[in-house]
Amino acid sequence: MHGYSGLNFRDLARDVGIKSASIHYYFPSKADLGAAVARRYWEDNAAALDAMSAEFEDPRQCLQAYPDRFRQSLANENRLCLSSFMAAEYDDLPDAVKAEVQAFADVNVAWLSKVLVAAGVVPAEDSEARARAIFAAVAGAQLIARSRSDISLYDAMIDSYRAAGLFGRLPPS
Amino acid sequence: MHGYSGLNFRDLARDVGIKSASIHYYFPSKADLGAAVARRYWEDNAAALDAMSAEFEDPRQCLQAYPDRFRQSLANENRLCLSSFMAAEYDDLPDAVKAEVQAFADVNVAWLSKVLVAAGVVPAEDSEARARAIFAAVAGAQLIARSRSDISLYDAMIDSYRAAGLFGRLPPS
DNA sequence: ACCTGAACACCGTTCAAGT
DNA sequence: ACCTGAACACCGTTCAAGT
Repeated sequence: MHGYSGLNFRDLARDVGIKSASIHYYFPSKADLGAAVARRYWEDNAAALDAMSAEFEDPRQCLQAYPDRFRQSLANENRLCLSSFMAAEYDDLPDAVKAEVQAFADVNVAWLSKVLVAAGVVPAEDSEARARAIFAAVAGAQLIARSRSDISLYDAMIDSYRAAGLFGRLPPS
Repeated sequence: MHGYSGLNFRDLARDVGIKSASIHYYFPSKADLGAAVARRYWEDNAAALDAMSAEFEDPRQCLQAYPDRFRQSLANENRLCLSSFMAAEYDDLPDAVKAEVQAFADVNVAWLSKVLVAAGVVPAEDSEARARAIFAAVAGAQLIARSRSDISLYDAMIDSYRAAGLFGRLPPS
């Protein structure tokens, strides 16, 4: 049950103890169901990012911790992963689902952008571009590691990003 | 027709002027069909990378040109994009298809690894990790830009990667 | 307001039957 | 060797009918 086409009215109905036709009362179409799942996902993620901002006073700690969220949904495999929604046959996704997937990206980019400026990694005018680049890189790493079922690959890629300076360069020693 | 579940026996049969049941003579299951498509894709890609190695004597030119391939399949939207296969419900993909998707990643990582060493970007022992990180980052950028149908986002993310030093740092001026 | 069974068009797959 | 029609179980969706 990891992607949009993995969503299944009849299985879901069985889990919930109801007939599949009844689900259409709450979610008229599969698009509505998928959008609701995606929305719930990015809302949870937005809350987690806010919590991180509140927990760490140093924005560099936020940057350090950011990849952990993606790592977690990699660790518990049964968890749906929005990057999945994002990728395959994105064109075929209903517009309502696309909108929620983009909201997920927007939340991440906005949060990263703010943190990058606060940490002095990039000037404000470059922060959104860098934020989007980081989001794409981390999502890509999650994807690749997922396809190998090897979380150590994820860690190695994140390390490479850091070493290359994607999250900001170390102060000269 | 961008992803695995977009593949369709009946449509394909109509395009080819045959009945859908007949396709099972050549591809017994959808897994065989999907694997054949994915294999063809990464073989073409491998040939293109070889051509790039042959065309440019300077490995830094190879690094400069590498993102162009992903940009191209972003430009002509009708083209199938293996990153799509890779992502959504990857777990649900038949093993035969998974194997071809991984071969695509392997080809890219091996090529990048060689080029990175030749260009002196990283020491040999770090080259595979960096290569995989670059591949993931570029694939992720393609994915995000694709979801926005905005190729300028792709260019901006690649620029950010370069500015951050992911492809190697500029010699001190 | 909430649920159901039955039907519909779609899908991948199988198979006996054709040439 | 290659193709076909017909059937199967699955899917999302609709709808008249139940409480």
